[in-house]
Amino acid sequence: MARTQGSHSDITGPRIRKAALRLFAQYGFAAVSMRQIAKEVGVQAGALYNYVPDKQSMLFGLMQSHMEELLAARAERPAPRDAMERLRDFVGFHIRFHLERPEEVFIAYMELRNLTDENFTQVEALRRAYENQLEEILRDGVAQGVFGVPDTKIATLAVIAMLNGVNTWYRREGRLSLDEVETIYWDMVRKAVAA
Amino acid sequence: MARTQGSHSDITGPRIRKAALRLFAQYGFAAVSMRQIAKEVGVQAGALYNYVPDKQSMLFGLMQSHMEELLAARAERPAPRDAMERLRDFVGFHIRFHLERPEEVFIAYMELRNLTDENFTQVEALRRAYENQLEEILRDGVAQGVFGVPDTKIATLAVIAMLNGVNTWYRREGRLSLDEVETIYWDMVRKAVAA
DNA sequence: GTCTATACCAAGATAGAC
DNA sequence: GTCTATCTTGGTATAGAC
Repeated sequence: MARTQGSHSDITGPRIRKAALRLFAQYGFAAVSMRQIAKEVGVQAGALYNYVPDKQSMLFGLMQSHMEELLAARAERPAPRDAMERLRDFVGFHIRFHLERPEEVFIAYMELRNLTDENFTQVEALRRAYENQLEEILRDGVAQGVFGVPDTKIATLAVIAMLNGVNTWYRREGRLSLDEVETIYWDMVRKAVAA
Repeated sequence: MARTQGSHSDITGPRIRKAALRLFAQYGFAAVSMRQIAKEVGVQAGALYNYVPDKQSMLFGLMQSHMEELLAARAERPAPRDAMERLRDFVGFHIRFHLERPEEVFIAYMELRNLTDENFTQVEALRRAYENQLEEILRDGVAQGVFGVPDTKIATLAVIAMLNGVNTWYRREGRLSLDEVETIYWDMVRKAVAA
Protein backbone atom coordinates (compact mmCIF):
# COMPACT_ATOMS: atom_id res chain seq x y z
CA MET A 1 0.00 0.00 0.00
CA ALA A 2 1.03 3.58 -0.55
CA ARG A 3 3.39 4.92 2.03
CA THR A 4 2.90 8.52 3.02
CA GLN A 5 5.83 10.27 1.53
CA GLY A 6 7.92 12.16 4.08
CA SER A 7 6.73 10.59 7.28
CA HIS A 8 7.34 13.54 9.58
CA SER A 9 5.35 15.95 7.49
CA ASP A 10 2.75 15.96 10.21
CA ILE A 11 5.30 16.55 12.94
CA THR A 12 7.40 19.34 11.43
CA GLY A 13 4.41 21.65 11.05
CA PRO A 14 3.49 21.61 14.72
CA ARG A 15 7.13 21.91 15.72
CA ILE A 16 7.48 25.07 13.65
CA ARG A 17 4.39 26.39 15.31
CA LYS A 18 5.70 25.67 18.79
CA ALA A 19 9.07 27.21 18.04
CA ALA A 20 7.46 30.37 16.70
CA LEU A 21 5.20 30.55 19.73
CA ARG A 22 8.09 30.31 22.13
CA LEU A 23 10.39 32.69 20.30
CA PHE A 24 7.74 35.33 19.57
CA ALA A 25 6.72 35.28 23.22
CA GLN A 26 10.29 35.56 24.45
CA TYR A 27 11.80 38.09 22.06
CA GLY A 28 8.89 39.61 20.20
CA PHE A 29 7.72 39.04 16.64
CA ALA A 30 9.85 41.74 15.05
CA ALA A 31 13.00 40.62 16.83
CA VAL A 32 12.75 36.97 15.79
CA SER A 33 14.08 35.81 12.43
CA MET A 34 13.01 32.95 10.26
CA ARG A 35 16.54 31.59 10.66
CA GLN A 36 16.11 31.47 14.43
CA ILE A 37 12.84 29.58 14.12
CA ALA A 38 14.38 27.15 11.65
CA LYS A 39 17.33 26.59 13.95
CA GLU A 40 15.04 25.80 16.87
CA VAL A 41 13.15 23.28 14.75
CA GLY A 42 16.34 21.80 13.36
CA VAL A 43 15.81 22.57 9.67
CA GLN A 44 17.12 25.16 7.26
CA ALA A 45 15.29 28.45 6.88
CA GLY A 46 14.12 27.61 3.38
CA ALA A 47 12.32 24.51 4.62
CA LEU A 48 9.91 26.59 6.70
CA TYR A 49 8.27 27.82 3.53
CA ASN A 50 6.92 24.35 2.83
CA TYR A 51 4.65 24.83 5.85
CA VAL A 52 3.94 28.53 6.09
CA PRO A 53 3.54 31.10 3.36
CA ASP A 54 5.35 33.81 5.33
CA LYS A 55 6.21 35.18 8.74
CA GLN A 56 3.05 37.25 9.08
CA SER A 57 0.89 34.16 8.61
CA MET A 58 2.69 32.47 11.48
CA LEU A 59 1.81 35.32 13.82
CA PHE A 60 -1.76 35.52 12.63
CA GLY A 61 -2.21 31.76 12.88
CA LEU A 62 -1.03 31.73 16.48
CA MET A 63 -3.27 34.60 17.51
CA GLN A 64 -6.31 33.44 15.64
CA SER A 65 -6.27 29.91 17.01
CA HIS A 66 -5.65 31.20 20.51
CA MET A 67 -8.74 33.37 20.34
CA GLU A 68 -10.81 30.63 18.78
CA GLU A 69 -9.78 28.17 21.47
CA LEU A 70 -10.71 30.74 24.08
CA LEU A 71 -14.19 31.18 22.64
CA ALA A 72 -14.65 27.44 22.15
CA ALA A 73 -13.61 26.63 25.71
CA ARG A 74 -15.98 29.27 26.99
CA ALA A 75 -18.86 27.98 24.87
CA GLU A 76 -18.41 24.49 26.29
CA ARG A 77 -19.13 25.56 29.86
CA PRO A 78 -22.68 25.30 31.14
CA ALA A 79 -23.79 28.81 32.12
CA PRO A 80 -25.09 29.16 35.68
CA ARG A 81 -28.49 30.77 36.12
CA ASP A 82 -27.97 33.97 38.03
CA ALA A 83 -25.60 36.79 37.17
CA MET A 84 -23.49 36.52 40.33
CA GLU A 85 -22.73 32.85 39.63
CA ARG A 86 -22.04 33.56 35.98
CA LEU A 87 -19.56 36.26 36.95
CA ARG A 88 -17.84 33.97 39.40
CA ASP A 89 -17.59 31.32 36.74
CA PHE A 90 -16.17 33.83 34.27
CA VAL A 91 -13.46 34.98 36.66
CA GLY A 92 -12.35 31.44 37.41
CA PHE A 93 -12.45 30.44 33.78
CA HIS A 94 -10.52 33.48 32.63
CA ILE A 95 -7.74 33.14 35.18
CA ARG A 96 -7.26 29.43 34.60
CA PHE A 97 -7.47 29.51 30.83
CA HIS A 98 -4.97 32.32 30.61
CA LEU A 99 -2.53 30.93 33.14
CA GLU A 100 -2.46 27.68 31.20
CA ARG A 101 -1.28 29.50 28.07
CA PRO A 102 1.10 32.28 29.11
CA GLU A 103 2.89 32.41 25.78
CA GLU A 104 -0.22 32.62 23.64
CA VAL A 105 -1.66 35.28 25.93
CA PHE A 106 1.50 37.33 25.87
CA ILE A 107 1.62 37.27 22.10
CA ALA A 108 -2.08 38.03 21.80
CA TYR A 109 -1.62 41.24 23.76
CA MET A 110 1.81 42.38 22.66
CA GLU A 111 1.83 41.69 18.97
CA LEU A 112 -1.45 43.17 17.83
CA ARG A 113 0.36 46.02 16.14
CA ASN A 114 2.45 43.64 14.09
CA LEU A 115 -0.60 42.21 12.37
CA THR A 116 -1.54 43.50 8.96
CA ASP A 117 -4.71 45.62 8.98
CA GLU A 118 -6.76 42.76 7.61
CA ASN A 119 -5.52 40.25 10.16
CA PHE A 120 -5.87 42.74 12.98
CA THR A 121 -9.52 43.27 12.16
CA GLN A 122 -10.21 39.56 12.40
CA VAL A 123 -8.39 39.05 15.69
CA GLU A 124 -10.01 42.15 17.12
CA ALA A 125 -13.46 40.80 16.27
CA LEU A 126 -12.75 37.63 18.23
CA ARG A 127 -11.52 39.63 21.19
CA ARG A 128 -14.67 41.73 21.15
CA ALA A 129 -16.81 38.63 21.09
CA TYR A 130 -15.13 37.44 24.26
CA GLU A 131 -15.45 40.79 26.01
CA ASN A 132 -19.09 40.94 25.08
CA GLN A 133 -19.73 37.78 27.06
CA LEU A 134 -18.53 39.48 30.21
CA GLU A 135 -20.42 42.64 29.42
CA GLU A 136 -23.62 40.68 29.02
CA ILE A 137 -23.16 39.19 32.46
CA LEU A 138 -22.64 42.65 33.93
CA ARG A 139 -25.63 44.10 32.12
CA ASP A 140 -27.88 41.31 33.35
CA GLY A 141 -26.62 41.78 36.87
CA VAL A 142 -27.18 45.51 36.77
CA ALA A 143 -30.72 44.99 35.43
CA GLN A 144 -31.40 42.57 38.27
CA GLY A 145 -29.95 44.95 40.82
CA VAL A 146 -27.20 42.60 42.00
CA PHE A 147 -24.43 44.67 40.40
CA GLY A 148 -23.97 48.41 40.48
CA VAL A 149 -21.64 49.87 37.87
CA PRO A 150 -22.19 53.19 36.12
CA ASP A 151 -20.91 51.90 32.77
CA THR A 152 -20.88 48.21 31.89
CA LYS A 153 -18.46 48.64 28.97
CA ILE A 154 -15.82 50.26 31.13
CA ALA A 155 -16.42 47.83 33.96
CA THR A 156 -15.87 45.01 31.46
CA LEU A 157 -12.55 46.42 30.35
CA ALA A 158 -11.51 47.14 33.93
CA VAL A 159 -12.27 43.61 35.10
CA ILE A 160 -10.47 42.02 32.16
CA ALA A 161 -7.44 44.28 32.62
CA MET A 162 -7.31 43.34 36.26
CA LEU A 163 -7.60 39.61 35.56
CA ASN A 164 -5.02 39.74 32.78
CA GLY A 165 -2.58 41.18 35.29
CA VAL A 166 -2.35 37.76 36.93
CA ASN A 167 -0.27 36.50 34.02
CA THR A 168 2.45 39.07 34.69
CA TRP A 169 3.28 37.83 38.16
CA TYR A 170 1.90 34.32 38.77
CA ARG A 171 4.43 31.51 39.08
CA ARG A 172 3.46 27.91 39.70
CA GLU A 173 6.23 27.59 42.29
CA GLY A 174 5.12 30.78 44.05
CA ARG A 175 3.54 31.11 47.47
CA LEU A 176 -0.06 31.07 46.24
CA SER A 177 -2.04 28.18 44.81
CA LEU A 178 -4.31 28.64 41.84
CA ASP A 179 -7.32 28.31 44.12
CA GLU A 180 -6.02 31.06 46.37
CA VAL A 181 -5.39 33.36 43.43
CA GLU A 182 -8.85 32.69 42.12
CA THR A 183 -10.38 33.41 45.52
CA ILE A 184 -8.49 36.67 45.95
CA TYR A 185 -9.43 37.99 42.53
CA TRP A 186 -13.01 36.87 42.82
CA ASP A 187 -13.21 38.76 46.08
CA MET A 188 -11.97 41.96 44.45
CA VAL A 189 -14.09 41.63 41.30
CA ARG A 190 -17.22 40.81 43.26
CA LYS A 191 -16.80 43.88 45.44
CA ALA A 192 -15.77 46.17 42.59
CA VAL A 193 -19.00 45.60 40.68
CA ALA A 194 -21.23 45.23 43.74
CA ALA A 195 -24.45 47.22 43.95
CA MET B 1 32.62 86.77 20.63
CA ALA B 2 32.64 83.07 20.00
CA ARG B 3 29.61 81.80 18.15
CA THR B 4 28.32 78.47 19.31
CA GLN B 5 29.21 76.18 16.50
CA GLY B 6 26.21 74.36 15.07
CA SER B 7 23.43 76.42 16.52
CA HIS B 8 20.79 73.72 16.55
CA SER B 9 22.86 71.29 18.54
CA ASP B 10 20.47 71.79 21.43
CA ILE B 11 17.43 71.26 19.27
CA THR B 12 18.45 68.17 17.32
CA GLY B 13 18.91 66.10 20.48
CA PRO B 14 15.33 66.54 21.71
CA ARG B 15 13.99 66.05 18.21
CA ILE B 16 15.73 62.69 17.98
CA ARG B 17 14.24 61.77 21.31
CA LYS B 18 10.74 62.72 20.23
CA ALA B 19 11.05 60.85 16.96
CA ALA B 20 12.25 57.71 18.73
CA LEU B 21 9.44 58.00 21.24
CA ARG B 22 6.81 58.23 18.56
CA LEU B 23 8.21 55.51 16.34
CA PHE B 24 8.95 53.03 19.13
CA ALA B 25 5.42 53.52 20.47
CA GLN B 26 3.86 53.04 17.06
CA TYR B 27 5.88 50.19 15.58
CA GLY B 28 7.86 48.74 18.47
CA PHE B 29 11.55 49.07 19.25
CA ALA B 30 12.69 46.07 17.24
CA ALA B 31 10.74 47.09 14.17
CA VAL B 32 12.12 50.63 13.99
CA SER B 33 15.44 51.35 12.28
CA MET B 34 17.93 54.10 12.94
CA ARG B 35 17.36 55.23 9.37
CA GLN B 36 13.64 55.68 10.06
CA ILE B 37 14.39 57.80 13.10
CA ALA B 38 16.90 59.85 11.14
CA LYS B 39 14.40 60.41 8.36
CA GLU B 40 11.77 61.64 10.80
CA VAL B 41 14.29 64.11 12.26
CA GLY B 42 15.50 65.15 8.85
CA VAL B 43 19.13 64.06 9.11
CA GLN B 44 21.17 61.14 7.85
CA ALA B 45 21.47 58.01 9.96
CA GLY B 46 25.11 58.61 10.77
CA ALA B 47 24.33 61.96 12.36
CA LEU B 48 22.29 60.29 15.11
CA TYR B 49 25.47 58.92 16.58
CA ASN B 50 26.59 62.42 17.54
CA TYR B 51 23.76 62.40 20.06
CA VAL B 52 23.26 58.83 21.15
CA PRO B 53 25.80 56.05 21.56
CA ASP B 54 23.44 53.40 20.17
CA LYS B 55 19.85 52.30 19.73
CA GLN B 56 19.62 50.53 23.09
CA SER B 57 20.56 53.74 24.91
CA MET B 58 17.70 55.54 23.21
CA LEU B 59 15.20 53.01 24.53
CA PHE B 60 16.71 52.97 27.99
CA GLY B 61 16.82 56.78 28.12
CA LEU B 62 13.15 57.04 27.25
CA MET B 63 12.07 54.47 29.82
CA GLN B 64 14.33 55.71 32.57
CA SER B 65 13.26 59.33 32.32
CA HIS B 66 9.61 58.32 32.11
CA MET B 67 9.87 56.40 35.36
CA GLU B 68 11.86 59.16 37.04
CA GLU B 69 9.29 61.76 36.02
CA LEU B 70 6.56 59.53 37.39
CA LEU B 71 8.28 59.25 40.76
CA ALA B 72 9.13 62.95 40.83
CA ALA B 73 5.57 64.00 40.02
CA ARG B 74 4.29 61.70 42.72
CA ALA B 75 6.78 63.02 45.28
CA GLU B 76 5.62 66.58 44.64
CA ARG B 77 2.08 65.91 45.76
CA PRO B 78 1.18 66.58 49.37
CA ALA B 79 -0.02 63.29 50.87
CA PRO B 80 -3.46 63.39 52.49
CA ARG B 81 -3.70 62.13 56.04
CA ASP B 82 -5.94 59.10 55.99
CA ALA B 83 -5.56 56.02 53.84
CA MET B 84 -8.86 56.43 51.97
CA GLU B 85 -7.94 59.91 50.81
CA ARG B 86 -4.43 58.80 49.89
CA LEU B 87 -5.85 56.02 47.77
CA ARG B 88 -8.26 58.36 46.07
CA ASP B 89 -5.39 60.72 45.35
CA PHE B 90 -3.30 57.88 43.97
CA VAL B 91 -6.04 56.74 41.58
CA GLY B 92 -6.57 60.24 40.22
CA PHE B 93 -2.87 60.89 39.90
CA HIS B 94 -2.17 57.60 38.18
CA ILE B 95 -4.94 57.94 35.61
CA ARG B 96 -4.09 61.52 34.73
CA PHE B 97 -0.33 61.11 34.63
CA HIS B 98 -0.58 58.08 32.37
CA LEU B 99 -3.20 59.51 30.05
CA GLU B 100 -1.00 62.56 29.51
CA ARG B 101 1.85 60.35 28.26
CA PRO B 102 0.35 57.49 26.25
CA GLU B 103 3.49 56.90 24.20
CA GLU B 104 5.88 56.76 27.13
CA VAL B 105 3.49 54.45 28.99
CA PHE B 106 3.09 52.14 26.04
CA ILE B 107 6.84 51.84 25.60
CA ALA B 108 7.41 51.36 29.32
CA TYR B 109 5.14 48.32 29.32
CA MET B 110 5.82 46.81 25.92
CA GLU B 111 9.54 47.17 25.52
CA LEU B 112 10.84 45.85 28.82
CA ARG B 113 12.11 42.70 27.15
CA ASN B 114 14.15 44.70 24.69
CA LEU B 115 16.27 46.22 27.42
CA THR B 116 19.64 44.68 28.19
CA ASP B 117 19.71 42.85 31.52
CA GLU B 118 21.51 45.73 33.20
CA ASN B 119 19.09 48.36 31.94
CA PHE B 120 16.10 46.17 32.75
CA THR B 121 17.21 45.88 36.35
CA GLN B 122 17.35 49.65 36.72
CA VAL B 123 13.96 50.30 35.15
CA GLU B 124 12.42 47.50 37.15
CA ALA B 125 13.70 49.04 40.39
CA LEU B 126 11.96 52.32 39.55
CA ARG B 127 8.74 50.51 38.77
CA ARG B 128 8.90 48.65 42.08
CA ALA B 129 9.42 51.93 43.91
CA TYR B 130 6.22 53.27 42.40
CA GLU B 131 4.22 50.13 43.18
CA ASN B 132 5.47 50.21 46.74
CA GLN B 133 3.84 53.59 47.24
CA LEU B 134 0.46 52.10 46.47
CA GLU B 135 1.13 49.05 48.56
CA GLU B 136 2.01 51.21 51.54
CA ILE B 137 -1.33 52.98 51.24
CA LEU B 138 -3.13 49.66 51.16
CA ARG B 139 -1.17 48.29 54.10
CA ASP B 140 -1.95 51.37 56.19
CA GLY B 141 -5.60 51.13 55.29
CA VAL B 142 -5.77 47.46 56.18
CA ALA B 143 -4.06 48.15 59.51
CA GLN B 144 -6.61 50.87 60.22
CA GLY B 145 -9.49 48.65 59.22
CA VAL B 146 -10.70 50.85 56.36
CA PHE B 147 -9.55 48.41 53.68
CA GLY B 148 -10.01 44.65 53.57
CA VAL B 149 -7.76 42.78 51.17
CA PRO B 150 -6.26 39.38 51.89
CA ASP B 151 -2.95 40.24 50.20
CA THR B 152 -1.75 43.80 49.75
CA LYS B 153 0.88 42.89 47.16
CA ILE B 154 -1.65 41.27 44.88
CA ALA B 155 -4.18 43.99 45.48
CA THR B 156 -1.50 46.51 44.47
CA LEU B 157 -0.84 44.72 41.20
CA ALA B 158 -4.54 44.26 40.55
CA VAL B 159 -5.34 47.94 41.06
CA ILE B 160 -2.45 49.08 38.89
CA ALA B 161 -3.38 46.63 36.14
CA MET B 162 -6.94 47.90 36.23
CA LEU B 163 -5.88 51.55 36.09
CA ASN B 164 -3.37 50.93 33.32
CA GLY B 165 -6.19 49.54 31.25
CA VAL B 166 -7.56 53.05 30.83
CA ASN B 167 -4.75 53.86 28.42
CA THR B 168 -5.89 51.14 26.04
CA TRP B 169 -9.30 52.63 25.36
CA TYR B 170 -9.49 56.27 26.45
CA ARG B 171 -9.76 58.88 23.69
CA ARG B 172 -10.01 62.58 24.36
CA GLU B 173 -12.81 62.91 21.82
CA GLY B 174 -14.73 59.99 23.39
CA ARG B 175 -17.98 60.14 25.26
CA LEU B 176 -16.45 60.36 28.74
CA SER B 177 -14.60 63.28 30.31
CA LEU B 178 -11.47 62.74 32.35
CA ASP B 179 -13.42 63.54 35.49
CA GLU B 180 -16.01 60.92 34.66
CA VAL B 181 -13.35 58.31 33.99
CA GLU B 182 -11.67 59.13 37.25
CA THR B 183 -14.97 58.86 39.12
CA ILE B 184 -15.85 55.52 37.59
CA TYR B 185 -12.48 53.97 38.34
CA TRP B 186 -12.34 55.41 41.83
CA ASP B 187 -15.73 53.85 42.48
CA MET B 188 -14.49 50.42 41.41
CA VAL B 189 -11.16 50.64 43.21
CA ARG B 190 -12.73 51.89 46.41
CA LYS B 191 -15.20 49.04 46.45
CA ALA B 192 -12.65 46.40 45.39
CA VAL B 193 -10.42 47.06 48.40
CA ALA B 194 -13.22 47.90 50.82
CA ALA B 195 -13.31 46.22 54.23
C1' DG C 1 10.54 17.36 2.16
C1' DT C 2 14.79 19.18 3.00
C1' DC C 3 18.98 20.80 1.44
C1' DT C 4 22.43 24.37 -0.41
C1' DA C 5 22.93 28.45 -2.64
C1' DT C 6 21.67 32.78 -3.51
C1' DA C 7 18.98 37.03 -4.82
C1' DC C 8 18.00 41.11 -2.88
C1' DC C 9 17.60 44.37 0.58
C1' DA C 10 18.12 46.64 4.92
C1' DA C 11 20.00 46.62 9.42
C1' DG C 12 23.51 49.01 13.06
C1' DA C 13 27.42 51.34 13.24
C1' DT C 14 31.85 53.75 11.72
C1' DA C 15 35.26 56.66 8.81
C1' DG C 16 36.59 60.59 6.87
C1' DA C 17 35.51 64.58 3.76
C1' DC C 18 33.58 69.12 4.19
C1' DG D 1 27.67 68.78 13.08
C1' DT D 2 26.27 66.65 9.09
C1' DC D 3 27.21 64.44 4.95
C1' DT D 4 28.36 60.42 1.83
C1' DA D 5 30.24 56.14 1.55
C1' DT D 6 31.00 51.89 3.30
C1' DC D 7 31.79 47.72 6.40
C1' DT D 8 29.71 43.78 8.18
C1' DT D 9 25.97 41.28 9.36
C1' DG D 10 21.74 39.39 8.95
C1' DG D 11 16.93 39.79 7.27
C1' DT D 12 12.85 37.41 4.06
C1' DA D 13 12.12 34.73 0.53
C1' DT D 14 13.00 31.81 -3.69
C1' DA D 15 15.28 28.29 -7.02
C1' DG D 16 16.64 24.04 -8.06
C1' DA D 17 19.43 19.84 -6.84
C1' DC D 18 18.74 15.57 -4.40
